[in-house]
Amino acid sequence: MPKVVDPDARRREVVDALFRVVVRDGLQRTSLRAVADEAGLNIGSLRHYFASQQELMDFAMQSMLDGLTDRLLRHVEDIGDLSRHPPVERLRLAAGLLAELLPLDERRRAEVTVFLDFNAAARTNPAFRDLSDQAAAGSRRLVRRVLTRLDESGTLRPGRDLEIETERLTALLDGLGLGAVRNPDVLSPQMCTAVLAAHLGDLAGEE
Amino acid sequence: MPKVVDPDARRREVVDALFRVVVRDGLQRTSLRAVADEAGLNIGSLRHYFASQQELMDFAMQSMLDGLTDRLLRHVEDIGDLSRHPPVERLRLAAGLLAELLPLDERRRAEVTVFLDFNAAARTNPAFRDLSDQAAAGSRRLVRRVLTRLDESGTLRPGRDLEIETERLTALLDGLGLGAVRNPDVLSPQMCTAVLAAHLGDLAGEE
DNA sequence: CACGTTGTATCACGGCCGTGATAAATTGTT
DNA sequence: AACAATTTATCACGGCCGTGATACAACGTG
Repeated sequence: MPKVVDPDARRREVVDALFRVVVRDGLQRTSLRAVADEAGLNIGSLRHYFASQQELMDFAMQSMLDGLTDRLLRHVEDIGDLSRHPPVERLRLAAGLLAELLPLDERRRAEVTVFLDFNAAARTNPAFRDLSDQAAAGSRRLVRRVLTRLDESGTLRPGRDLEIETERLTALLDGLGLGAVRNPDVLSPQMCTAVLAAHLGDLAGEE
Repeated sequence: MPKVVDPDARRREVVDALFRVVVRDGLQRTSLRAVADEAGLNIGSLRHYFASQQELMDFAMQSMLDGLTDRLLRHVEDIGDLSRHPPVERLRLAAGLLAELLPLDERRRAEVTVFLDFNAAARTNPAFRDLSDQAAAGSRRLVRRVLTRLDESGTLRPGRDLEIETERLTALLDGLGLGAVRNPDVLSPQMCTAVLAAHLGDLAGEE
């Protein structure tokens, strides 16, 4: 077997290049040729690893979602049982976990940026529908889970409708991401965390 | 002066056609040819009323913002002095006003959809920057204004940071719009209004 | 060395795009 | 009827796109 090049590594390099192009130029201008240039590859080489544009896009978005999922699972594992932390800490831990979905550093900023573009495209491009819907469902699940845990541990004010609160917090996170990506100067990382903390504080009914 | 055709009416027809194309196919696929077809015009005719694609896009987005602004001003005028309404009604009035920004019916759904696409494009297309930023600043101003009025009329729990609450409510509205456009089944108009009502209720500190 | 797999690089095709140039049709005014 | 401004309609150019076909280089194995 000739030409010893790890295909998986190459594919990851290409996906990294694709992310850079999407962040810099937008998904609309992310053509095979642009990605190949960014990766320092010939377009023929690129097409050796990804048979079609659709395959590349699917793999890229799936990679991003996998990475995010892993990070979230690790974060959840780090926290462990919520009841083993003092009540005062619980909101902070929840905020830290949910902040994985906010563009607070360069890595997360790139993730959210790419994700927003993919989502916008998914509205009218059926090829992206499944992954986009799956991502939306995942973040909604995470939020519901966090709220449920907080509620079960008695950290929330009683009488909350968890369905409504899930939609509210999910929408808040989406909106913060959107705003932080479009207007980073007014919706800085500090402002994002302050807003998230204020929201969770409200839910807990602190004075 | 021959050929009596009201140019403004034509331009409005073209913009309507553009909106339909954007909603149906996405901004990415909204070409001059597609808009001309949708409007039942020849592409040459279209270019007689809009010299360039950029001019058409600018005019379209400006038209949408103007229409929305008018509607908001009319709504604000309808409400009048907030202190002339019973305290119980104030939250409902505020919710109704802010709901102008949510996709609760077909008209607003189209507005929000187009707006989201324009916003996504504005991130990497400098040509849309100004109008997009202006729109974001406008909605932020409206939210701040509503919160200020509620606060001044003593409807809000004291001790709120209006800066943070403005960002929070703005992000919530953006996120609701995003979610309702992408997943109308889970984020129905009823759910949207319920979330908005819950949020304002929280701010007011109702039990 | 020769072979065959794997990777790299080019070319060409058809498609859609925005746009400039230009012709043709329409219609009120002179 | 002749004119001129307005509106409608075509054509062609260059550009970027995804993709198929195909040639060429590299290299472990026989």
